[in-house]
Amino acid sequence: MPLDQRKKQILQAIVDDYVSTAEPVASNALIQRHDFRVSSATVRNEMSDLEQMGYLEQPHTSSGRVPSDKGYREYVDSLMKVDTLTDAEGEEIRRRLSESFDELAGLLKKASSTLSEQTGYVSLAITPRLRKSYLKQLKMMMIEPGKVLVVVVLSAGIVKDRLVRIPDYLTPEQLSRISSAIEVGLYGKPLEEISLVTVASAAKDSQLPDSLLNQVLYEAYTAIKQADNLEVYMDGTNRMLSLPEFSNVSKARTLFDALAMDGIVSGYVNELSMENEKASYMIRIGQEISIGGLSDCSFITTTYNVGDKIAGNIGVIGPKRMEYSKVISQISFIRQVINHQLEEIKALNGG
Amino acid sequence: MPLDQRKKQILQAIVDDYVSTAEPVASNALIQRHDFRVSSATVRNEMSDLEQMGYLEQPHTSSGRVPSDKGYREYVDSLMKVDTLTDAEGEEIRRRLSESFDELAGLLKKASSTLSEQTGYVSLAITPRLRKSYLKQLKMMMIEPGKVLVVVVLSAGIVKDRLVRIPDYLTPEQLSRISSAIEVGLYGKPLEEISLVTVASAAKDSQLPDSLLNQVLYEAYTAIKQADNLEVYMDGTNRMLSLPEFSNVSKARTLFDALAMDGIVSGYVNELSMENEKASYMIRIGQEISIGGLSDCSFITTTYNVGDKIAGNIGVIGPKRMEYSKVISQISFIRQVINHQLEEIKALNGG
DNA sequence: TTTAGCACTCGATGATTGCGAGTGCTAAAC
DNA sequence: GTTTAGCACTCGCAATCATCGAGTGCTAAA
Repeated sequence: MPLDQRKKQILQAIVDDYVSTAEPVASNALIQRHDFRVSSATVRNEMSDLEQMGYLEQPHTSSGRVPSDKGYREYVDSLMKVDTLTDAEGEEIRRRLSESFDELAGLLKKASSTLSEQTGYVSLAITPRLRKSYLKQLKMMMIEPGKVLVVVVLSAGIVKDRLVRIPDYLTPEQLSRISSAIEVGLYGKPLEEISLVTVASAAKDSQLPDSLLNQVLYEAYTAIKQADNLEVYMDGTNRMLSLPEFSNVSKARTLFDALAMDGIVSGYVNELSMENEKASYMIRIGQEISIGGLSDCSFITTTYNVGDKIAGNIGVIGPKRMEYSKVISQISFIRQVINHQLEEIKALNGG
Repeated sequence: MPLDQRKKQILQAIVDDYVSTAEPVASNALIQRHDFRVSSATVRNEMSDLEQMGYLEQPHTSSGRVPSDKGYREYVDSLMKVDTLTDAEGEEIRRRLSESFDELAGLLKKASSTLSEQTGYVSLAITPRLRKSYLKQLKMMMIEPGKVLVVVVLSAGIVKDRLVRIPDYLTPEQLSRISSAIEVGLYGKPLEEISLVTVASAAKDSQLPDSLLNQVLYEAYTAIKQADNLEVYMDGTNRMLSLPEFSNVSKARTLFDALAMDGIVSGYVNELSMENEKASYMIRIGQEISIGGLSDCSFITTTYNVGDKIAGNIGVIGPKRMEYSKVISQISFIRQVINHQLEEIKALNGG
């Protein structure tokens, strides 16, 4: 049995009300706040149907109804009204993100904090997946004998570096021969195709004895590989402590522990975005989220882009009772601004 | 009126008991757990005195007593028994900290997480104050026209870098003339004495026209200055959610907000360590801590050293009802291990 | 100075009650 | 057939009350 028009209206109204009040929604309250042209008794019948169909839940007999995961799903898929930012809100976001303008990490941090402040929920910004980007430069700069700063420059203008230790009899000249051999050999090769073996074979061209090479190769390799590490900027976790959902500390602790598990959330969001490459945003609700401790939450995530290959994610984690349409409009807007800024950074970098 | 022997004993016992139970301590419970050779009535009289003198508080008539800030202060200053780590505990700590061995940031992160796990409270590790250390090297590496990686090497082997943008008509040669002029001019000068003016006058020696110089100076200056930024690694905040002290979320939120205020806690700890240079550890209890939101907590901090000039801090934040002596022994031990590791890093660096 | 004894305090617990918000059902109205 | 007024019923919640007992403070005797 599909939902008829009136059921949809009622479900929508219930979700809207529950989102703003956090209290189970009663038939009477509904007809007062929205002007359905029917009585509370009719609404009650409809609500009872909706419960049977799995869209609503009743915390206990004689209480109002609360949306189930399925109810929220229906709501976000086809019921909610899309929200649009006011000009002022948009301007504010643009202003804040234009401050930190020439550095990826700074931009993402700012994006994350803005997103959290605007929505009032937990925000997330994840650095791009760089597997598809390629090595443009590899420099090894000797700080002092035995200590080298390896600088990796990737396409899309991303620069990462790493301080490593090598045998201290290597001279700067030998080092620079090695690094330029690797650079030449790997130029244009996507990170995902770079392995210890490819690095080694590239380094062969330096014409240095293996005994010298081997000591450096591994460090060069890990420096390159680490450029692909995802970094996560999470913001606003404390806000969750003010939500009635988490008014009991043990629930809060479960949530916080889950959020603090480094890599779990970002890995999940990452997967999500790979599975939904063409979607403009992704929503996961409650039990749909396969991370222990987050089943009382919803995710809204989206993907930002540098060119057509490089992509990272931003997202919001909030209670299931989230202001979905507002968050969607905010996150979409921020995504646009990030894309724009990144294009600009790229243009500045010549490429 | 000074505390006589028995009062001290009783106060000590009360703190010990309260630390482990988190419940107000009653006279009867006291004489059962500890064998004072007196009756509960006597203890009651003593407790009443101790309350009068400000060492104890009574949540309400007819409940047991709880230590006041003054009570804890007396306890840590002269009553508690010092705890020593078991060999196994020490070994475990040493093992964990020896894993990440050649990089300051990694060592401090590991130290922080170890400290939190061992104590069960919130831990803190702060990078060293580098004002007294001096510039050893300044390199500017052109990534591509207009984009430069500024690498700052300080005495004590600390390396920091920063990606900056400069006018794109500057050539690598000009850049390297500027950076080596600055390097030569500032070599050996402590960071605290470096200003935009000193940088500019050092750069003069590059013999390049001011019009070129000015564009780069500021970036060089900020790169150098930023090397002095304190970074903070905090761990285990979630553990606080399991303490009865913070079983109500609004208290927890206040605490978490305070902890998240970037720089507040680290600044406080920093100040503390400057004021108590020769102390082997510092304790601040409740109201003694002048940070809003942390007045239900205690701090135990200590200072680690690289040589005799460079020093940073590690610390523990817990409830006032903290296991002081245990934490002190743990933090002291970890401090020693850090010092040792840092000496080793320095030796490796030939510094 | 210590302590046994006892009255007193007060939070915590649990039972009881009433209230009221909310439902589901029925039967009448549309 | 659908809607709705009416009403009985459910159940959480808050208030009230009594009880219990852990704990104190005080007094008077040891």
